[in-house]
Amino acid sequence: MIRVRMAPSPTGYFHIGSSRTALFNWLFARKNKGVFILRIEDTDKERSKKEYEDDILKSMKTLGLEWDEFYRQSERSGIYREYLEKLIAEDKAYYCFCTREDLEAERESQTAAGVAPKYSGKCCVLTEKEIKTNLEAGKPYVIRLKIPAEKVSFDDMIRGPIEFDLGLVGDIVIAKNLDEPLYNFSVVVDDILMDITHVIRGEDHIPNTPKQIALYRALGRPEPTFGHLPLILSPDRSKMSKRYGDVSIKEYLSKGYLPEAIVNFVALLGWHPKNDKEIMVLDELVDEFDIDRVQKAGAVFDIEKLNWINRQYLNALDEENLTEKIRGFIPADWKTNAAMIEAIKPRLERLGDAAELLHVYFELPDYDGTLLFWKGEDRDTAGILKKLANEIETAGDRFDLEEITAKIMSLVPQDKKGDYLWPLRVSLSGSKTSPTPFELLAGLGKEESLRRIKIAIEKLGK
RNA sequence: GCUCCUAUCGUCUAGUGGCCUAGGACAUCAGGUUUUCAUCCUGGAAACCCGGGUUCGAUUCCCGGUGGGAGCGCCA
Repeated sequence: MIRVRMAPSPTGYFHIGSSRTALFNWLFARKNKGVFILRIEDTDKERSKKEYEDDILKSMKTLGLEWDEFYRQSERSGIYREYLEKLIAEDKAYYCFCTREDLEAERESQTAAGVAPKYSGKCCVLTEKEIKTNLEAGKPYVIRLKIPAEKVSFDDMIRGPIEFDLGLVGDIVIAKNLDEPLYNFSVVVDDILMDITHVIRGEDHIPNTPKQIALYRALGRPEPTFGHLPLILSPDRSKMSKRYGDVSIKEYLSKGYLPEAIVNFVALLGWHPKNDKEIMVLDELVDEFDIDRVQKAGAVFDIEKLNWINRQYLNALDEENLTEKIRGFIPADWKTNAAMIEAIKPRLERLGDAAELLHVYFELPDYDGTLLFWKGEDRDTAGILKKLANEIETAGDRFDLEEITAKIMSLVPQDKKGDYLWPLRVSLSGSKTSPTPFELLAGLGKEESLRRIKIAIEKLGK
C-alpha cells in the first residue's frame, strides 16, 4: 500500500512550489490507489500561524487536492518526547550544553581554517553526573543525534543513486529540548508512524535526506523511498521568489486564474505526458501521470504560458458558467447579459480582467468627436449614423447578435464597411479598441445603443 | 569555501545509439480572416554547453571541464 504525504509548514501563504509538490504527491497516490496525507508541520511556534494553515487547507481544497488523512505536529509533542527519551536512553542521542556563542566561535575558526563547519562533539563525552548537574542547574540544552562518520546512499526515484559522506555532517541538533522537536526529527518520527512509503518533496531537501536516513537507522526502522522534485525557478533561474511576481496560490486565485489552469500549469512544470497533450484536468493528469517522466532540472515559471492555459479554460466555459465566475470580479450592480459575456470571452485572460473589458457596456467614456471619422476623414459620418439609428429603431427590443448583424450589414455597402462600421463602433464604445459594433449592439440593447449614437451625432454638431 | 544536484530553441519540453534535415507548446516574427482590438488560420526564425573517450555510428553511454542551482540553523 502506497502512502505519501504533503508536509507544509504554516509560515506563509500556500506557495506555488508547494502546490506542485502537493499535486505530484496527490497524483502519485491516486495513480497507485494509495493514500495521500496532509501533515501540518508547525513545530516552530514562533513562525507558525493559524492564518497560514487555513490558507494551505483552503488552497489545496480549491485546487482539488483532497487528502485522506490529516495531522498536525503541534498536537503530537508527547510522541516526539517519547522517541527522544528512547534515543537518549539508547545512547544514540545526547544532551548538549554548548552555548550559541561557543558554537559560533567554533564555526568561525573552522571556516577560517578552510574546513566545513561541523560540531565538535564536545558534549558527547559528558558523564552522566555532569549531565545531571547541568540539568538540575537549569542550564539550557539541546539534544543532538550521534551521526556515524560513514557514507550513506539512497536511490532517488527521480535522480537515481545519490551518495553522501555523513562524516562531513557532525552531530545534528534534533530537538531544542524534550518538548520541542526540530524538523529533521519530527519528520522522520511521523513518517515512520504514518507508514509513509514514498517521500516526494522538493530538491532543496536533498541535503536533509542523509541526516534523516541516519535517524531512521538510529530508530531501527527501514527508510522510505525518496524522490526529489526539481525546483520551480524565477526568470533568473534562482528558487522562485516574491521578487519576480506572485508566489502564493491565493494571489493567483484572486487575480482570476482558474484552479484547473493553475493545476494544469504547475503539472507541466517539470513533467510532461507521453503524448503532446497539454490541456489536462486532474482526472486526465491522474491517467497520464508517471513519476518516471518528471524532470531532473529546475523549471522556470513562465507567466505567459499560465495566461495561455487560463485562456483555454476560460474559453471552454459556457456563458452561464462564465457569468457566474465573473460575478465576484465586477461591481455588484453591473447586470451583465449573455451577449456581453460572449463578447468579452475571447478577450479574457484572467477573470480579474473582466471589469475592464465589461466597463464599456456600463459607462460610455468621454471621447473626441473626431474619433468617429473613419481614417480621420468625415464622409458624412453624422448622416451615416442617423441612417444606422433609423435601422436600429426598426428592430425589436432585444437584439440577437446574428439578426442585428444581418440587419446592419444589409445597410452597409460592400466597399464602405469602414465608413459605416467604424463610427458605429466608436459611438457605441467611445474608444478606438473595443468589441465589434454588433457585439456592442447586442450587449447594450436597443435603448442604450440609440442613446449613445445620439450622443455621437451631437458631438458631430449636426 | 565545502557538499550535493543539474545541463535540448528565449521559456516549458519530446527524444533512452541509427527513424533527428532534432518534434510539440508558450512567447516572438510575417501573412490571411476581421472596420479596430481580441479570437481564429497559415507560414517563418529559433536549441542538443565545451573537450575527451566508448562505438561502424553519438543529442542519447562514460570521464573531465564549464555554466546554472540548492544546501551548509537551537527554520522547515
